[in-house]
Parts: sequence; structure tokens; C-alpha cells
Amino acid sequence: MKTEKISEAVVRRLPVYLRFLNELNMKNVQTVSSQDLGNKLDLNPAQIRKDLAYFGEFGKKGIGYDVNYLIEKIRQILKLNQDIAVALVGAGNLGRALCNYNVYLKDNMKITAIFDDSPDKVGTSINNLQVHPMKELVGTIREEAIRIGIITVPASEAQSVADEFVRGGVEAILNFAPVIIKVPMHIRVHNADFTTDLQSLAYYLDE
Amino acid sequence: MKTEKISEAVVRRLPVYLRFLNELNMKNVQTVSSQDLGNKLDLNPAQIRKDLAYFGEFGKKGIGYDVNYLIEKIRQILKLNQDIAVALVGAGNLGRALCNYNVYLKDNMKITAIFDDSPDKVGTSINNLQVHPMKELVGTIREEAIRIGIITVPASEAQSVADEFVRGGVEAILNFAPVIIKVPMHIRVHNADFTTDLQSLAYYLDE
DNA sequence: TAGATTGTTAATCGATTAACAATC
DNA sequence: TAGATTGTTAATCGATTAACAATC
Repeated sequence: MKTEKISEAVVRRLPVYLRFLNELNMKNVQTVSSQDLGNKLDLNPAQIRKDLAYFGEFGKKGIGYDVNYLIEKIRQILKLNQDIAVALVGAGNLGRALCNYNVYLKDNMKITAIFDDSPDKVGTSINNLQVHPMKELVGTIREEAIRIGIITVPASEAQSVADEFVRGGVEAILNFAPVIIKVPMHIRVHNADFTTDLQSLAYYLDE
Repeated sequence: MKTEKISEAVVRRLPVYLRFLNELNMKNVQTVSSQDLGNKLDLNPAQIRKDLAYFGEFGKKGIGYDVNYLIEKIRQILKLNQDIAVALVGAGNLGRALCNYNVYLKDNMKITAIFDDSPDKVGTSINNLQVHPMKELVGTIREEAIRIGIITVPASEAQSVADEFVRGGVEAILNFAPVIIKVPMHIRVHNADFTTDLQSLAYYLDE
């Protein structure tokens, strides 16, 4: 176990490992090697071993990794074994789509509050969650100990939503709006804007 | 202008530059420096200059970059100035959300065909586009010269959808399903799975 | 034991940043 | 001209991969 700073690239691969390990687990596979993982995930086996070794010695030489044990460990590392409340702002199509993923997330992360200021949305329900007006955001974050905020509003409103999240005291933000938002340094932001994905794909078209 | 291989990291930043340049353009800003861009986008100005310099000399020493000219150039580089037809498979919540973004994409990339095999979806319309059964996918790709495929089906079906896209002859795939799909090497795949984003965010929570 | 596979070090590769001459 | 800012080289930093002793 090292105490080096873990790079973002490493952290981003852990959920990918976890996902495949869960698949293996459902198929009752007991053990997996870095070789197997690498083949399936298109990654170098040495990289996978190194990634895992940052956090501990999880494998057995000559054998590989115990699937269940590794799942447990990665869930610990990612803090997915504790309940994490998530709030979402923006009850449009994308927001609703994300709320429906609640069901799929077997881990303890759940969207527990939805906000939107448009009058035709406030009061409606998505997946048994009522849509609340933005003025209740800060209070709810505090009362329900919400730690992560998701932004699915148009770009023009993303910054002001981020500001409210910060005021409420979330620790991290997942931003789907196509704009770079500014937040205090201690708050982690991940951008998940698929227009960027799509546009960079175009670059690789044949001509 | 270099002829070096351009790294993926560079290509992924170009749409981000483009986005902000479009904002500037709407505000009638004529000129922008790498300094300005860096401030706004949280990037090192040297990096921005270097990224752009891979493709040509777009700036003027002592002045900066002409906003309109740079927009034009980046659109050329990303091939966003040619019409690109996109097909989407999976008319669930996420699929519908993406179709609604058609309106926002000012560039010439458009979702022009939607597919889904569930009987309650075939025949319905999303944004004036009819949902077609999967058996029509390959034919439509060829007839409508579709070059990019978007996958918004559950993980269990993602690989078979990818196979069909490949059979039809798309050049690139944007995969929203939480699974690594296998395609021939010449086809570009970008993964846009937000469960991974969300799980890696959890790592950065305070404890 | 022989074969397999880890954890880790060293080597390589690539990406970011600093610095500055060129020049608008 | 003086100040600003590019394009580019060199320096730095960081991430990936290869190799192998340790060991199950």
C-alpha cells in the first residue's frame, strides 16, 4: 500500500473494473487474473495490477484476484458502501432519464431529491420523487445531508445552479450542461457533456 | 502545421474551445487570447496554443485569435461543417433525451433515425422521427449514409446493437451502455456512461 | 514440483508546462 | 516604439508498459 497521490485516470478506471467484476460475480466466477480483466476491458494487465496495488495487495500470486473480495475492496475505495444522497436539478428529459437509473445503481448512491423551477414541473413526480422549486434546494441539501449534485439544466442556468449547490454544501457535482462551471477548489466537478463526446467522435470519421 | 499524430486528449479539448468561442461570438467578441481561453476553461494557455498549433497558425502574435476564424477552423478540423447523419438505438428515457438535443446542435450533426425493438415503441414518434424496428437498421444505415451510431439500450443488449451498427457500416459509435463493447479496430468507440462518472465522483467525497 | 500470476521496479513513452524569440 | 501574445523548443512532469523476483 502506497500513500502516493492517486491519479484521476486510476480512479476513473476503478468503476470500470467494478462493473465487470459484478458481471463475473453474477456468473459465479470465483477468480480473475489481470490478464482476463485486461482482455475484456482493453487495458494492459500491468496497468490493472498497478492500479489495484495503489490501494493494497488484493491478489494472490499464481492465482489472481478473488472476485468477491475485489468487489468489496473497490466498493470501499470508491466509498460506494456508504449511503450517498444525490440531488438533481433540471427535470427535463435528461434529468428524468437519470432518475430512472436509480433502479440500476445497486450501490448505495441514490437520487433523493429533484428540483426545477418551471411551473409545469414543480409538484409533478418522477419515480416517486416530487419535483421541488429551487428555493428549497439549500434547505433540502442540509436536511437530507445531500453530498452530490447533478446538473441537467440548460447551459445558461448551469452556473447559478452550481452556486446554489455550493451554498447548500455539496461536496461534488456532476455537470451535464455544456459549459465549464466555476466552483471553490475543494468541490469536485466532473463534466458529462455528451455534445463534446459526439463532436470529438466526428474528428475520427474517415474524411 | 505538424503532421504528428494528434493525441486523443487534444481532440477532446477542441469541442470545449469551440463551445466557448461560440459563446464569445454571440457576445460579439472579435478576438480572444490563449490567456482568456485558459482562464475561462481552466486550462494552461500554453497548452491551448500548442493544441491549436497542431493544425495550423491560427493566431496573430501580439493580438490573439480571431474568434470567427478560429470557430471556422475548429469546425473544419472536427468535420462539423459537413452533414453527418447519426442513428440512435434505444428509445428509452435517455434515448429520447438525446433526440431532443438535435435542436441544440447547431452543427450539421443530426440524429436522423431511431430504432428500438420493443413493440410499444415501434411506430411511435420522437421529435418527428418514427421509431423503427431493429431489422431495418442495416438497410437504413446504408440508404441514409449514416456514419455514427448511438447506443442507449441496456448493457445486456449493447454488444448486439454494436454488431448491427458494424454490419451496417457506421464509422464511429457513442456508447451510453455501461459495458465495454468489442468492434473492429477501424471503428471508433467513445463511452459516455455516467454511472462511471458518478462512481468515480464518490471517491473524492470527503470521507 | 512446474506453471501461473502477482506486486513492484525500471524503462519508456507521452503529455503538460515554462520560457522565449519572433512579430503584430 | 512598447506592450502583448503567438508558435515552438526545451524542460518537466506523469502515466503506461515491460520485465522479473517472489510465491501461490
